[in-house]
Amino acid sequence: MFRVELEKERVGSLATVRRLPAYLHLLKQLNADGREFVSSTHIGRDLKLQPDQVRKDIASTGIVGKPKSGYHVPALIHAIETFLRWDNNTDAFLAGVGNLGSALLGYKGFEDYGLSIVSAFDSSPAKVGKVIHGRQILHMSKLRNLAERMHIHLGIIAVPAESAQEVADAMASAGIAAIWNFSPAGLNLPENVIVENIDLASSLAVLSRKLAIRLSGPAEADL
Amino acid sequence: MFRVELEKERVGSLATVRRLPAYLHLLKQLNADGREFVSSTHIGRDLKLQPDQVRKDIASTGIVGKPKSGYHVPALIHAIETFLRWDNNTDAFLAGVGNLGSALLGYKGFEDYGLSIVSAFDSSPAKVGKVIHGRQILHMSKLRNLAERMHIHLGIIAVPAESAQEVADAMASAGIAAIWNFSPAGLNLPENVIVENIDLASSLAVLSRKLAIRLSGPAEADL
DNA sequence: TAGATTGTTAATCGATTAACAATC
DNA sequence: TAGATTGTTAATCGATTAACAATC
Repeated sequence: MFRVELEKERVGSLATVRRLPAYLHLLKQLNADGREFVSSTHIGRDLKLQPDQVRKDIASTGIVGKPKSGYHVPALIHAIETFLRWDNNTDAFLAGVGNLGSALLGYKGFEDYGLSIVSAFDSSPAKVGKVIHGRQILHMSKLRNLAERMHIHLGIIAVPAESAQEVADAMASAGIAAIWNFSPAGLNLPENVIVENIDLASSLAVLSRKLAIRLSGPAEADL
Repeated sequence: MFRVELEKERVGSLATVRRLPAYLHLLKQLNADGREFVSSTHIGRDLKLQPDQVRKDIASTGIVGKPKSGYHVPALIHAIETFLRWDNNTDAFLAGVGNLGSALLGYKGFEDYGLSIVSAFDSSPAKVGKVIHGRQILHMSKLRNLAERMHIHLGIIAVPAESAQEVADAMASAGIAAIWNFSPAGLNLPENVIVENIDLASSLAVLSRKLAIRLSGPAEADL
């Protein structure tokens, strides 16, 4: 029971983790400009965050700053990359090369996050064998075995909602530890499989709701 | 100052809004199965939520249930769709038809959310004039004028990070009220423009951090 | 030294969970 | 009536913001 607490603590606040990539991006720019130190005030101004929050976030990566001068830029970059494991490369499998899957396969930005999609799978005979963005598409039935043999830990799901669960099960049974789910389906998986959803519907819901209020709300409020 | 409070209240908790699409999806299935009433317990079991939370979320849409029988499915569907304005169609412009933009243009699921991408724009001469997923691509320079004339309120950004701010400015100056931003760039816009980001880096950061702990953490904890 | 900046502790805020009376 | 279910109020939890002493 002690171990559980330890693990929980080491995750850090998820809200903090979500902000780290923005820090990293800014810090890399500063570093490229040859800037050695940066203050929480500076970061806060650029990213529209309170300096207090910036300091807390940075503290959770283990970096300590120097009063008066601020934080050492290269050290901070290194700490964030280590914290997220973006310093080492992670190989991933992609399931589904429809519109969205193909777009992910072609996205160059993932290397900034140490992520490489090494193989892509599809169940459509029309797609298997084709080369998309430099990778030959394999049949979905090969995913399980290959993932096991190549010790893949990360799976990306970009198949239609109907087949998402099936693919997720195959990934889980192949020992894949984490799934990045771009399908609109909610996945049912064992506790020990990490799932992170890119949920377009939720995001659009927030936007739609705010827009609904903007367009109709104020008028009503004026009555 | 009273009006501000009213508006704030009417937004409802954003955490609640984010869950509504999942409710809607389930309710539509139940409705198709001919089921007339559903309890918060049933919804909670299916969506892995506490019944208490389900009741609170539903309450914020204005629907009241009947003790013993639960909530009226069609009424609840209608209430959620109205709450999000997904009952009426919303026309949107898309900027950028690279890999990701094209995928969005071809995505059929948006009609469930009352969203139609009516025109798509790009600045690359190679793409202007081409037809992608049934829409002819227009030059970016036409976006501003056309958005104004067609009274478009929603803009979707899928251009590279470098040009995202420029496109956002054009949208804002054309009177677009809300921007759905798929680019990795943080946008700087007037207070009155609503922005919702699909932030792959943040999402991957959470996944990466959890995976980092799973892979290295427990071993350390065992020392 | 004086002033800027960090790091830490306390206060606030919002959302989730728990408890329970009201209702069909 | 009895039992299931809602709706509401209170307690808990986590994250953000504020305050301020410590430090270079």
